[in-house]
Amino acid sequence: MKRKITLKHIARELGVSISTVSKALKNSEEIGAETKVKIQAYAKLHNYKPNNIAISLKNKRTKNIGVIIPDIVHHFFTTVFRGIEKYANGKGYNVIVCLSDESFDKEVINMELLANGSIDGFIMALSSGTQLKGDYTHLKEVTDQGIPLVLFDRVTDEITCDKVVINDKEGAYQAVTKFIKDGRKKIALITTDEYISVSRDRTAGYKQALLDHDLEFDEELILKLPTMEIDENAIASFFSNAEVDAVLCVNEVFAIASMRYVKAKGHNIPEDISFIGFTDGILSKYANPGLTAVAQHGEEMGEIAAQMLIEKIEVEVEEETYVTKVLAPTLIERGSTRNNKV
Amino acid sequence: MKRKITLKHIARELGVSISTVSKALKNSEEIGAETKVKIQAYAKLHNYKPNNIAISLKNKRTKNIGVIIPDIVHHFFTTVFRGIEKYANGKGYNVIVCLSDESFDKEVINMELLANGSIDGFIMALSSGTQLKGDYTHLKEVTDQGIPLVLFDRVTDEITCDKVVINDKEGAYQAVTKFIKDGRKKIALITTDEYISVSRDRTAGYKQALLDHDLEFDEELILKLPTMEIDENAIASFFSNAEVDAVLCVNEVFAIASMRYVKAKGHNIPEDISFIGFTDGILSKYANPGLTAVAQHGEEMGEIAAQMLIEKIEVEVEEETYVTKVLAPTLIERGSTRNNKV
DNA sequence: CCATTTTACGCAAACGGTTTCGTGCCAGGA
DNA sequence: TCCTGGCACGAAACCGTTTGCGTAAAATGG
Repeated sequence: MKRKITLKHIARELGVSISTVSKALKNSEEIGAETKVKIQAYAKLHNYKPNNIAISLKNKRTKNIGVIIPDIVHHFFTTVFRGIEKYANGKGYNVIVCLSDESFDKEVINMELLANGSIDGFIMALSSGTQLKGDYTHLKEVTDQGIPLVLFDRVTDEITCDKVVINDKEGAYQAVTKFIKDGRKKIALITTDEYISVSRDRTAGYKQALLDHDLEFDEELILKLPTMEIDENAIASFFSNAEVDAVLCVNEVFAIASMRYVKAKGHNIPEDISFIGFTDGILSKYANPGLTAVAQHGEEMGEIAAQMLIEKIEVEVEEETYVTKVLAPTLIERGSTRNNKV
Repeated sequence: MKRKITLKHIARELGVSISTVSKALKNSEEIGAETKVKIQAYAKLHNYKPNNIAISLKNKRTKNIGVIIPDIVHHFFTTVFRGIEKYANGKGYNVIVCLSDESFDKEVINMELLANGSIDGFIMALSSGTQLKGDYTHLKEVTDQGIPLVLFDRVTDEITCDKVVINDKEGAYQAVTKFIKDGRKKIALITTDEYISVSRDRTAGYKQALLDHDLEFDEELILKLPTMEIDENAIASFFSNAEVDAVLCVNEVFAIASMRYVKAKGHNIPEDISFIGFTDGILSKYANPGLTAVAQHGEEMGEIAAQMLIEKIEVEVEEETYVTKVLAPTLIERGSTRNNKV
């Protein structure tokens, strides 16, 4: 087992000083040609690579970025992560991922752990626990220490930092407008609790679109499902109580489950009821019929977040300025809204 | 902006030496009660936390583990990752993820980068590029340096290290046996190229099950799709040429795409054709009908991998011994195989 | 042949900790 | 009064690098 070789080994072996070795390997002009060749040859032969940790300590730069997300088994976060990793890797950064598991406590613990020198900056989406609690002191502490932070998707106004989100309101607005253009009148919304910022925004877009097209907002047409676990009964009772001809869902799973239910009840999609879901994920793509979806451009969002973060990490600037980048959502049309009534 | 405080700051501020501060914060008996209280109070007040990097350098332990996987936008890898993260986090480790993107070169580069002190050990699944090339020198170098390595799912016999896999052959065998018990005779296999170790094993299980139940193996009943991008034409021509009453697919996507095709052709699932897919992912669960799946227990696999790795990292032992843990797959029965012919 | 410049390298500090080994000082015993 | 022992703390080495500066020896110039 050949343990990692250090400058000290090379120096001892070649009878020179450590600094000479260091400089020789950096091809410094200070060192004589012969010595350089000798040292470089020896280093190559023994596959010398500088120790990242030592360099990090010296430079006060780890070349690591911390990503804290609620869950990884989730298509959207996964695509964002891919965007982050791709950009970061291109810039020579590695990515440390922590999963908050939607828990405030885990988010805090992980963040504090990483903040003690392990990373140069954070990219994160808030856990639902944190959003519910409304306590952002852990974020505040991090930014106060001068550690760059970029929030994406699940953000908060209480922290001043760079942010990147999609325009959720606009996405819902587009979807509902599409329904209305297709001649739908009874447009339902299946959503989660309002403390999730994105759900709030989507609901707002839904209402706005109705308002702008002179349709009445009806509380009966909104179904709130508190968890991601599908409650078949809630769906069943909703569809039996409310007469609907179009449904907007704040995520794929709600949409797929609802589609399955209404198909089983003998309704045709999209003829009788048409569907649009948020998040253009794998379910939307492979559903039958394909689910028209509001694409959130996760990968792009990740790349932008990483770019903003690395910019902040690498450039020293007097006056800090923070921007919130709002991405436009895109409606991906599939079978669940084709062949409409009109 | 209050920058991170160090031992040196505290020492200077309180007029004691750095070593006194260090010891006081560790509650060492060496330090007088008064001094300890004073130092601890000051540290708490200023929220002192030791610098991880400095500690890593001193201990030659980073408390980081490196995970290299081909892709993250992939349900199985994602569940494995969750298992890894969960266990590792519980043990105080952080996880650095690199995506090889199925490329040999990226795998090598990332591995070498992390091996220079950034991590205490690796967990990885080989990229298809690496498996295709059959070059494992980068893994060899890492293990030669004494860095623990655990391979999961996509492994190779050429490297001696801990491994955790599911019994892919057994999974396919179970699935095919299930078909046969249900009275199916014309059992097809939709797979990828053979250089992916798991596909090879699954094909072997498929053949073995046929053999053991006196069914003839027919090359015509095997469809090889080289990429994950669905080739509709290949599927169409396959189903028009071969008469089948059951289909085993090496992944969900192949299964869903095929089901969609045969449904469109007017066949009933599972009455006319029944389906089983590998990977019990989100698509299987929400498919219509639900897809019977060979569950690979990704999260458990990840936990086991992390456990094996951390064990190797933390315990010094003379005689290294390596084990390959083989997990038993489980058949999750859903609508795509219910109501069978028998 | 001596003074000065250049060459080629080494010393040492620094990054932020931990830890071993002193050591000054005070108290107590002879 | 002197020696001894323990208490409470500090000095210094170390982890592996980088880098500014100092300095012998060699080369140059006069």
